[in-house]
Amino acid sequence: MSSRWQDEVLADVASGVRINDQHIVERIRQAVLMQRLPPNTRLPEVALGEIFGVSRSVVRKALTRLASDHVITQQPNQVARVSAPSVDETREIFAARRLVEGEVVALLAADAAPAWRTRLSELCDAEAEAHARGDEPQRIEHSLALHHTLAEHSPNRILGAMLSDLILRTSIVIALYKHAGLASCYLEGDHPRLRDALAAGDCEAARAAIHHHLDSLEALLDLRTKSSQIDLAAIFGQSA
Amino acid sequence: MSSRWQDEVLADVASGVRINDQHIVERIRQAVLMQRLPPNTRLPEVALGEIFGVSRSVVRKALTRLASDHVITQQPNQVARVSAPSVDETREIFAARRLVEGEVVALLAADAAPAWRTRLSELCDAEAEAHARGDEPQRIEHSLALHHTLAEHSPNRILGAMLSDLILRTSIVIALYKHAGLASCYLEGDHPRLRDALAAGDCEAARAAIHHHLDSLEALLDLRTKSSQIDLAAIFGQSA
DNA sequence: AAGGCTGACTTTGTATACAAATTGATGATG
DNA sequence: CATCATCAATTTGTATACAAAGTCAGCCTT
Repeated sequence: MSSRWQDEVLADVASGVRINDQHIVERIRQAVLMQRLPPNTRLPEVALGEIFGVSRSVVRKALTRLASDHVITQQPNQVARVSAPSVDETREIFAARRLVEGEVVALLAADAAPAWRTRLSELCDAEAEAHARGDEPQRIEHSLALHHTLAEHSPNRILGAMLSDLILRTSIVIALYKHAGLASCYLEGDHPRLRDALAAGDCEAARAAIHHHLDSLEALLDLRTKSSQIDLAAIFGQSA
Repeated sequence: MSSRWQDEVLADVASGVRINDQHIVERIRQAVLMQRLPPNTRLPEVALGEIFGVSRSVVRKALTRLASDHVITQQPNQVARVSAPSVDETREIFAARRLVEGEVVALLAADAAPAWRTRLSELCDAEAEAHARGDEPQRIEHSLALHHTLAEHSPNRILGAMLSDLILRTSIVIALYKHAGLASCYLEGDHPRLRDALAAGDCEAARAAIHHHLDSLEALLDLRTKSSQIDLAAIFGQSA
């Protein structure tokens, strides 16, 4: 039978005004992805409630979900903040993403349905074009959309969801550790190579392309521990 | 009907243990792991609140986190239920776990620190002994503890956390799809073989052992779609 | 007898009140 | 001047009230 809430949801999408916790989660995730909310940004419940026009109940639910996904960190009686992973955790995030995204593209290469192929190609070209134009924010957006497309069309949806989370966490650590002088994180040819491997249906070439891409990206970061970044809690926390 | 996990919860309340949302999450996770809360079990907020001696606010926070981890499923204005993944999702969970647990044991095999080795061996023997005794619940507990040990000691903590979640989801689908006549899911020799590969530091042998173990486990399930299990939403949902 | 309507009951969604903890500034004290 | 106690302002933790939606049994209609 047709359940009523589904109809309501569709109607709300059409009118576009309904705000719920899922909406807030999505907005914050997007803001973090686009690096408009840098690591350690404070996210007080009342302020968010006023911004989105809801009470703290709804905001708290959204924050709980974001904390579950490691987008923000919460400590008892303290303001929620955008996560700021340590150097060690950063390396582990990249390693996990290599594993998961590698498997996803390998599965995609073996996928017969070509629905995502044209979109992938478009985004590849759009990213190169934005880079040529020197429009870095636009390039980042296309690049993120490309990886998001991989996650969305993953034949294994569990791995797809994991990849979505890892892409977001990667975005956070890039904002944290990107070399100061670096103008762009564009890696010439990486995405086209991936596209070609997928088009050719070559699983291992696709996996290798992603591995190389993520290795290069990680290499662009400054992961030497700076004094301001040293995690005192990790050093002294256990004995406290 | 008063089931056992509820009684244990009441014991906690009596002993004055401080109850917060994390505690409730842990208790429900354990109950699901031990298959004392079967798939589709209703989890009403007020009932849980009375059992744990807290208000709905705390219960709701716990349920939100459990839903984030795919332990329960929530639909608007409806009672939360223990998840009951479809057959397709079950296959994807196993595939994801093969990938993640395979990598974790490969990393562990290369790990020099032997802190976990004795514990692993103990659990291996304890499981075999419980099986020989015909004590299936005890065997399951040791088996789960073994896999949990792998996750806990994963050199890559992101992959370790992912593995913990996947172990729980695997437990759910086993409860759902286990062959009716099957007395035990014990797979003779699988865990000892893994232990030996880890002791020898052979990454690929360890990965192969886990792959074989999970393949065998999946093969024990009855994944032919039954009429009661057909997901109508997946069939008709998109056009609505 | 099958199907649909109704209305009481159950359950969740949201806002809000109050308690408890953290934070930061201010002033006292050695 | 440095250090520490203290207090007000901010912020989160929890409970609760009320509104809105879902559920289901029982009756009515055809």
